[in-house]
Amino acid sequence: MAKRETTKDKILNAAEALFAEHGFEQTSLRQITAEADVNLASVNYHFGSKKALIQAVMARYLEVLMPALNAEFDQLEPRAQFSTRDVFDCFREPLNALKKVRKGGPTIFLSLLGFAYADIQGHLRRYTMEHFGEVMHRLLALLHVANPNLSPADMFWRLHFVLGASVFAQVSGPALREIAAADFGESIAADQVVDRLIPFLAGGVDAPTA
Amino acid sequence: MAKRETTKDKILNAAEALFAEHGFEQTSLRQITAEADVNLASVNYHFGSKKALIQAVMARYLEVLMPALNAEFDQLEPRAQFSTRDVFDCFREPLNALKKVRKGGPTIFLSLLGFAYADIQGHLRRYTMEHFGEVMHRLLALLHVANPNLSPADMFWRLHFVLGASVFAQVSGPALREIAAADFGESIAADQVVDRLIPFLAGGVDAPTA
DNA sequence: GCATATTTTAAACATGCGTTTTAATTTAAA
DNA sequence: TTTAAATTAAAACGCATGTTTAAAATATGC
Repeated sequence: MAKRETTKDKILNAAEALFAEHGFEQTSLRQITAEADVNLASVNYHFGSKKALIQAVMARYLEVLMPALNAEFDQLEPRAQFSTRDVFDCFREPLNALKKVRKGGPTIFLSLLGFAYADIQGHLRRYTMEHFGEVMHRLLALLHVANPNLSPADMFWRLHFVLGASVFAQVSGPALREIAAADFGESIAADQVVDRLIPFLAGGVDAPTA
Repeated sequence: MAKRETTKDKILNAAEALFAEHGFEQTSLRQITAEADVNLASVNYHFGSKKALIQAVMARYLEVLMPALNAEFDQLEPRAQFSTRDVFDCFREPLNALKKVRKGGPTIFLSLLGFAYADIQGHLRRYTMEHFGEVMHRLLALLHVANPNLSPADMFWRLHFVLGASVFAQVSGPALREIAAADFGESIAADQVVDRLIPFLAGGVDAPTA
């Protein structure tokens, strides 16, 4: 028999949901503790600070994603030839694995990542970069192999355009899906956004310069 | 002889600079009035509220950009054939015209737009969309002509990926330029970022689906 | 030049935030 | 059961924000 949900977990779960919907700064500890039905002070008791809570929320996903992503890269790296598309497809499985963390995990995580990345000069940017720095470098190297014609500087910028498109697509995803549903009469699942995103990104990276 | 800079303008200019650098929410009225060297209460006296001030800052640019952009579209629309690249190139001149508002106007405006877009559920999103709604629809229609093979839903999403990449490139532009300068020993002007962006966007939009 | 309207100023207000404190309570170990 | 540790609870703290007030200063129109 599983122990009843602990206070710490109640906080993490409530925080995660609110963060993914409204962002980190826009979510107050009072909202979180009300949603989690725990005392306000328990956040600082269990996590020490709001910053630490945010990082704890991210950590649950990063611990699953990072090994999986590196494994995919390990598999691709030794190959003599691969395409830009092959590189981006490396993200599919690791992202999908986040379903193990939670139903809707992939979407939730990408939203969190988006808010972290959008938080331009906060501690989150640094925290995220620390955890993604290695991935970014491997990604740059792999993309360079797939596109030897592009200069490192060009590839640098394109990689960041890629990040921008991905991140904002997720952050504004819910709002956009509403509009899409209204305009086109079809509701679009979050997974399908990634499916639509990857060809776009590959096309952008593979585009001729100038 | 021009009258000495009025309080209202001092506020607008200081606010614009701070907003473009740190975002709307992250900039306080006290920072703005200190920078402008005016009294704190004068913001509410002249503009009524912070929200109204933000909109006034945006308005100075939108009033220049919108007519120019619609003029470009008017020119392209009757043509029998045009490419995705042609559509995106419509933005070059209108953006460039923002230099009339201020030195560095194009970059400043795109930063402001980026923060407005990133502010997901604030009033800014609605305000921006109200002013860009028509442009968005024209843009969608034009892109559909340039890419008749893409379904409206696909094009809708790709347009938003385009927005995400653009917005992000501007918001995190300064930080990225620093990194790029350090890594590649080349300093990149803001205008050149747009030059790098447009081929990427066109490549993404033109990419095959699936 | 005076009366009136406009603008500037300093101070305070109300609110919400993350955090801290201190005491009560529950849990676990001896 | 008793004692010690861990957790929960309520309240307050200190701070920053946007906004409002009311008096002082300035500019405007007759």
